[in-house]
Parts: sequence; structure tokens; C-alpha cells
Amino acid sequence: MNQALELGAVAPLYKAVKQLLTQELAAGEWRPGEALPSEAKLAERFGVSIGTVRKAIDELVAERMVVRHQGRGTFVASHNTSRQLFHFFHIVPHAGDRQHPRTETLAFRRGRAESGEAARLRVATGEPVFRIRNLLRLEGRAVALDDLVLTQAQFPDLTEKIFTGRANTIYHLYQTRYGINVLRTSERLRATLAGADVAKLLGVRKGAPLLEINRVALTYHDVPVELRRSLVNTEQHEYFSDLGKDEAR
Amino acid sequence: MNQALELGAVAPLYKAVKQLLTQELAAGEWRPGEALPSEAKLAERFGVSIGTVRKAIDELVAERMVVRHQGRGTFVASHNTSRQLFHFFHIVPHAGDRQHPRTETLAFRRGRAESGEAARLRVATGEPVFRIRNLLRLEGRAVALDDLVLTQAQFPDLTEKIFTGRANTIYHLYQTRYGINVLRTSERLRATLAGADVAKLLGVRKGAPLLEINRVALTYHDVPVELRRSLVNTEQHEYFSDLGKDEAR
DNA sequence: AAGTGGTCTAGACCACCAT
DNA sequence: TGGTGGTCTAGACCACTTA
Repeated sequence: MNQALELGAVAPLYKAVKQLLTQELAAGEWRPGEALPSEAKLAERFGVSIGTVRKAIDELVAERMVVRHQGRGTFVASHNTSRQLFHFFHIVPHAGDRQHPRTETLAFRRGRAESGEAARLRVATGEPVFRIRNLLRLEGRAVALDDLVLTQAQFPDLTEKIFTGRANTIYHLYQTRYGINVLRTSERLRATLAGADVAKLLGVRKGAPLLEINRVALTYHDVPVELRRSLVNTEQHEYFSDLGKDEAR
Repeated sequence: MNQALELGAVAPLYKAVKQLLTQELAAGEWRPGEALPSEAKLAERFGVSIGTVRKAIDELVAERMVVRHQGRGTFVASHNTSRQLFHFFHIVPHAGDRQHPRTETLAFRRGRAESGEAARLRVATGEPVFRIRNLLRLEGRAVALDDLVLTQAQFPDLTEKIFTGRANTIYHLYQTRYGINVLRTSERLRATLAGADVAKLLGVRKGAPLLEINRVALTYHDVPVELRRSLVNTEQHEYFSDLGKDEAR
């Protein structure tokens, strides 16, 4: 039976199943929010027991690629649901409840990747990119200024109209229109001082302390999708990081 | 068989097993680094199958309470190993490899918990506490100033001599001497400006931007153990947060 | 009622480690 | 060699969802 999968090495069967499912997911075999075949059908297709399929899917769930619903099925993870929305947005009020930000696009331009950007996006220097500047508001107050860099290759027909006309979050747009599913992020944080231009946009005085967040958003196989530099006014808000919280259900 | 466990509700058996193991771990039934009974013995003791014990331990592993080693056994997680050491230290050089910090204790005092501290430590205002100030250096350079608050109740006989005389990390001391195992942390980050005193200690100019990290360290059942406020000079270093990385093995 | 994922079991065999 | 965790299987039954 194990011959049916052939992963070269003597890797565990469930790893081979996981690998095959990941490849199908990355290839967009099923749309976000769509159901995968049932565990029984997958077991039959791969010629393994249901237990082995379950173990493979367990890991896909842990890595947030899919979501299970008892009685309904297993679904491709989507940036649709409220819980997923929150997952990559780490700015919370110093006091009070979490809010969804309102995003205003200040600039949408085309350009070329500088060497540092190219390295982080794992493309060649000079690669065509989009540069997008957004202002984020929480309860009407300007809280963060985001500068995004995307490769034009990954988002072929993107225009300012499409970007600002999205009905949902930015990552939801990536997912639904370009089949690019942001699965995790890597962030580096620093403290910096507001320059005159940024100060004006965020409504703080020049030289005010700002939190700088440099994010790389990654999709399947840790392929970089987006660079995002955020400058956050932390007078009324904070960045939060709960380590180990996800596992503690 | 299931009667043997009795968890009141109709919770899954493996959750009951997990709960019992967690209680034994929290009670210090086995010392950090010590082996738990084998899965077969636990299955026999609880009157369940090995598969059920494995599922319970799977979750304990995900929550970092225990570590499995094939062929050797399952062990109480310890702050001994290098990997564990790194897990709660998020400051990395802007360029270059991760380093362990050198800690110098600048102050060790006794005091009373203020209302905000008491709330976060979940004790009464005025509760006796320790206040400890540490200076952290990386490659000889002062990088962060840490102010810790611990309850005297949780660390009964702690003295400056014991604290500074520890052979290992601070969390290793909590674990080995007080049986308190830090399992996860919750952190809130802001940008702030260096005051004159802090500036002097960190070797920056007054008004320099600093990263402020407010941490609560938690043990079993999310009981608070330690408050820690860090002020970090991010000229040469950064705070990093890799979301979802733990799951992606 | 039919289909899905969730739990639990029992047993076989493998990979690794200590002795 | 014996003990440990790791993998894989097959099947029974439960809980939940949808129609």
C-alpha cells in the first residue's frame, strides 16, 4: 500500500499524505472556504487508513491551512471569518475591546524592488512591484501608517480600483482574487521617532515615539507574499503577542 | 472503564487524562527534566488505551508542558535546554546571530503591589512583592533594562544572593527552586522615550526612542507568576515575533 | 436518515535508546 | 536485549450537521 505514495525517503506515510494535500492546496485545487473530500474518500484515494489521513490533517489544522467542522467537513482556511481576521492584526486599544481597523489608501504606485526588498521577497533586484500606502483608523483615530510592497508577478492585474474596491480585508483579496493564502507572518519590531510627514498623517508631534513593525507575510512553503512596514502611534494602542496561547485551547 | 476517571461532564476521556496529568505536573509530582511513567503504564493506571494517553500527551507537548524523546520517554519540560532558553527571549541583533544575554542585577528590593500590578498578578493590592531591576547586555553592549515584580508568597525565601547566584536563567531558577514552571507569556509593546536615568543606564541620549515591553509570565492554569517591564534600545537590536512558526516544523 | 468529523480501542510493527 | 515513543491499521461507536 505504501508504494502508492512514493515520497522517496522513508518518511512516515502521514507526512507523505500531508505533503500531497499541501501541494493540492497550494495549487488551488479547492477554493478557500470550500470543503475537501471527506476523510474516508481521501483515505481511499491515497490507499491508507482513515487514521493516517486524520494525522495528516491534524497538522494542516495546526498550521492553519484548513479548518475542521464536525458533521460538516474539512474546509480550506479562509480570511473571511472574524476569527481569522483578527489573527494577523495585533494592534489593540490600551483599554477597551479589540476593533477592526478602517483602511484608507493614500497611495498606489508601481516601482522596482530595491535590493533589500528583493532579498526579503526572494526575487531579483529591480523586479516590478506595487507600493501601497494605507492609513489605519480605529474608532476614527489615525493609529497606523502601513507601507506595502507586493510583486506585480504575484498580483498580475492588480489596480488601485481593485485594491480599494475590495469588500473585505486585504488578505481576503489576495486569497480570493489571486489564490494566494497568507498563512503566517514574521515580524521585527523597533522603536523610532516620527518624521514631519508621518507625524502629520498620524496626528502626532514631530519626534513622537512610534512603534515600527516590519512584516513579511508568507504563504504555502514559506514563500514571501508581501512586505509591510507599519508605523504605529502607541499612545492609545499597543501591540500584543501571546506566546503559546494558540495551543492552549 | 470510563467510570474510572469521573470528570463530571461528558468531556472526552483524553481530556480527563490530560487534566489529571496537568494537575500532577502543577503539583510537582515529577521534577523538571524527570521522566513521566511510560505511556503503557499511564494507560494501565488510568484504565484507558494507549492511544487515549497519547492524545492527551500530544496536547501537553503542544502546550510545552512536556517533551517526548523517542526511545527514552516523556519528560517534564525544563528551562535547561538551549532551545527552551531562547523561547522567551525575543531580542535579536538587527544583523547577525542570536545571542544569550548577560544579566546584571542593579536592584533587589521588597515592596507592596500597587493596584495595577496586583490586578495583573491576581493578588490583593498591597501584597508583599519583590522588585528586581536587571540590565541586559548582548556582546557587552547594554541593550535592555528589565523591571520584575514577583509576589513574595510565590517565592518565599528568595534573596538577592539566591537570585544573582543562580547558575542558569531566571526562569530556570523559578522552576528548580520554587517548582514554578513558566509555560507562556503575554506581552504588550509600545514605543516610548528614554528618560534621563534610563538613558544613562542604556547609554543612549535622553529622548531616544525605546521599545517598551510589558510581559506577564504564566504557569499552569494561566496563573500569573511574574510581571516584567523591559525598555529596549532598538538601535542595533529588534524584537521578533514569528506567528505560526511553532506549528510549522 | 445519511454523511461528516470526533473518540476510543486493540494490536502489530518500526525506530531509537540505554545497557 | 528490553523498554520507550512513533507509525499504521481496522473497526466500533458517538456527536453533529444537513436535508
